[in-house]
Parts: sequence; C-alpha cells; structure tokens
Amino acid sequence: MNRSVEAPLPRFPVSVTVDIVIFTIRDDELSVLLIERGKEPHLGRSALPGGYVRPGEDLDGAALRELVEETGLDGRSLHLEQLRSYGAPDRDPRGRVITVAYLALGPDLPTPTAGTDAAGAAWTPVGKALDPGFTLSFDHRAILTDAVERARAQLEYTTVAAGFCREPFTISDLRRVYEVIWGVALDPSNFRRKVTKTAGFVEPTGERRAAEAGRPAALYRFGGARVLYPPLLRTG
Amino acid sequence: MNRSVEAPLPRFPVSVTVDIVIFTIRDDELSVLLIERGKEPHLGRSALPGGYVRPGEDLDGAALRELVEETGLDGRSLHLEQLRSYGAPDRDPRGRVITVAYLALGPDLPTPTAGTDAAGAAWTPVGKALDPGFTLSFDHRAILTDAVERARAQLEYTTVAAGFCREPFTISDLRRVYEVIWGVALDPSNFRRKVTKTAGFVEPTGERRAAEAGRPAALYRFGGARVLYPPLLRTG
DNA sequence: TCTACTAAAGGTCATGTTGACTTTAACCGG
DNA sequence: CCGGTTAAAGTCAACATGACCTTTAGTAGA
Repeated sequence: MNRSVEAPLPRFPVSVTVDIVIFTIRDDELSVLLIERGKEPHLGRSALPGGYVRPGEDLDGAALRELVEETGLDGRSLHLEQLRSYGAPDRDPRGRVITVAYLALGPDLPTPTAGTDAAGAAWTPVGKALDPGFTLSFDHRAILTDAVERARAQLEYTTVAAGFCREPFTISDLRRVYEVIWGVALDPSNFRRKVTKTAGFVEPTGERRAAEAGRPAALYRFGGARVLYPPLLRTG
Repeated sequence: MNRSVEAPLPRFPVSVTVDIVIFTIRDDELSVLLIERGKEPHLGRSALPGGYVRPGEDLDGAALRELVEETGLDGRSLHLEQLRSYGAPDRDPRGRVITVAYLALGPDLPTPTAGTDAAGAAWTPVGKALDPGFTLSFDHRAILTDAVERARAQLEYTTVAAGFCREPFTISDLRRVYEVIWGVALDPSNFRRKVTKTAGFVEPTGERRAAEAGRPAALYRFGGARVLYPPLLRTG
C-alpha cells in the first residue's frame, strides 16, 4: 500500500532543518549572510545559516529562532517567508535531511555578533556567492539561486523593497533597492511617480535629508500596504 | 570525509509526507481530488491524497509517484509544482509529521479509478470542500486555501490556465478557466484580444469546433510560453 | 427559405499607465 | 555669483485596458 497512514512512525530516519537566506543591501550590493561551517560535513565551507527543527517547534518558529541566534535580530520586525523545501536523498551525506528554506529581508543589518554558531558569519555579495569559483555547502547554491529569483519577483508585486530600507528613507534609497536586486537602471522620475502614486507604499514624513550634493531629498516611511497594484514590472 | 557520522543527528521521530492538491475544472467548477480516509486518524473524513516520502526518493519524485497512484496520470504531462511545507507540531496526532504540499493542475480528469488507495477518491468542488460545514482532515483546509490562492495568482502571471484545457480548446474554454477560478466574469472580447496577442500563449490549429448554438469557435493549442507578460491582472 | 437566436470574432473609443525625455527646484563648493 | 549635482515635477507619444458596438457564421424553428 502506498499511502501507509497507519504505519508506525517514522518510516525511516529523517531529520528536518530550516535554512535561512537572509538578504540585505550593503555598499549597493545584494548580500547574503553566510556562515563558515565548523563541523563536518563541508568543514570550513560557506553555508546558509540554519539548524534542526526542534520537537514541539513550528517551522516558522524554527526559522525565527535561527534568525535570532544567527543575527541577534527579532525576526518579527523583518520580512520572513517560507521559500520552499529541498529533499534530494543525497543532499546531506549524514543521512536523510530535508530542509525548509526561508527568505528573510532586512535593512543594512549589523555584522553578526560573534558567539554561538555565528562566529564565522559574514555578509557576502550574492554575485560572489554564486560565482562558479565560490563553493557553497550542500545544495545551498540552488537554494540561494531560488531565493534571488523569489526576491526579484517579490519586488514586482509587493512592497517588500521597503523592508530593505531603514526608516526614514528617500525615494532614491528605495529605487536603489530595485536597481541593485534587479541589476538594471530605473528612470528616477518614473520610479518616483509610480511609488508615490501607489496608495500605501510610502508616506512622507515631512522631513528632508541634507545630501552631500544636490537638492535635499524628502523622507518617507513605509505606508503599510502589502501588495503593489498595479505591479512594478521588470521591463521584459 | 570518512567522519560522516561525527555529528549525530538530533533525531526525534519525524516523518515526511507529500500531499497533493489536484485541481481540475468540472461542470464549470474548480474541483479538487479528495479521498476518504480508510484509517485512523480522521477515519472516514475527506483528505488530500498523499503519502510518505520513501527512502532514496526526491520530494518531486514522491509527488509524481503519488499523483500516478491516485489518478493514474503521468505527472510529467501535468503542471506540478511545490506549494509549501506545513509542519505544526500538532498537525498529526500520530507524531511529528511534516508535509510538503504540491499543486497539480490538469484538464477535466477522469474519475479516479478504483483500486489501491483511490477507492474513496472523488472530485469535490472547492466551494464545497471549503464550506464551514465540510470537514477536512489534519490541516488540509489551510493547505487547500493556500492552493486556491496560488492558483489564482498563477493565472495572472503565467499560462498555466491552458493546463486546465484539453487540446484543442477554444478561447472561450480558456476564458471559462479564468472565470471559474477567479469567480468573476470577464469580457469575452477583451479576453480574446489579450490572449491572442500575447506571443506563445495560444496558437490556432486552423480547425473549428461546431457549437450547439452560435458561430463555430476557432480551435487553439497551447503555445509553449511559460510567463504571461504583461500579466492578466484581476481587476483591483 | 426565411427569420430569430446565439455565440464568436472583430472594431471603436475614451481612459489610464508607462517609458523617454525635458524643465524647474534646492542645495553645495568655490 | 556660478557651475555642478541631485530631487522633483512636467510633457508627450506609445501602449494596454475596459466598456461597448458591429459583423460573422452557425443552429433551430416556423
């Protein structure tokens, strides 16, 4: 019988982990938090932060806990969403390990504090992490690739881009998020028109930010809207 | 490395299953394949088809296998994609069971053949399955709700709607897919313009289908395009 | 055969959004 | 005061959309 709803649990040894792709923007580059593994397998290699789901713990709860442990940040203040699960039988040499990948976004986050597992943690530009010469552990390259594509798509239909900006922010700050993640240049004027005319995306604080050069930019905060309608499409 | 067992896996009893939300359109209603559970827990209740992931089996492979077992259909000819994973600690009274939900779409599929576990399988309108008076097993109501929303969103940005139509199909057939899944009426003329002018969505076969009444409709086949650009948005 | 009915297919037109581009505003340093 | 710089706002054509109308091509019935 294929659907053994009565079979004793578990059918075979399975472990479940969560891995988190934490994105931020540093120095105009999309960056991901990678740790250096301190144990076998893949000792010394870079990997996504993550860990085992604990008994009595929800998947989202495990992701939140790992996020706090790795970055010291309260995940409830960040955008955190499930990406997808990965379960190839040979993805972990130790045995059958299925991982649930999460995507987290935040404004220019502090360098993770040393301690616990985050000792070897560092922000790495995504371009570097996905370079053919860069080795990632397990199937983390595929996970990271999927996460980048998800983030790019999310910018089109949602307001998550604001999650990359520390408030208050300027329209140019927000535009740079799109430009960095999409890897294209956007027309500043058209971008402003779109963003300011979309109800609930940004709302002005009334303040201005003195710039190094040029006219001072008006400051905004996030407006609370979740979806972006109509979407802000990448030019096909 | 021959120290592959160095880090003992913090194992507690975990099982991993795949559950499949199989959608089709029958009698102008979005319908989902539900089985009647023959065993505890939830004996006699409706549930999504699914089963345990086997050793040596990929998640996608498990979903494909379950799809074949439940419907007798080759999943490679259907649209099949991972939806998301569900892992609340108490979602299964037997113990810790984490499930990876999949979404499958197909044209008006045959009633599942009796035999194996599909004996109690039946197509159920989604409206009925999500009715407060209808009881679904485990967290399958939440999974189904998420699947419906995913399907609705997919119609906007992709060409999966064609996957609900048996070829060759008419523009009206395709339009009915949108109307049924979105639950709105679309302007036939504007819909045709959009669909036929989107490169790769549909291509004419040159044939016509005699109708019960009215002018015979031209027949089309799927054009092979995956994404729909610009998207066909639900009117906000 | 003629007429009514039906649905497909195609056309019109006003509206709104987008992309490319220009102009004005506000601040800097020298 | 002037040139440089960036923000902000405006212009305009191209395009996509929604609402609506007309024509086409078939069936059923008198």
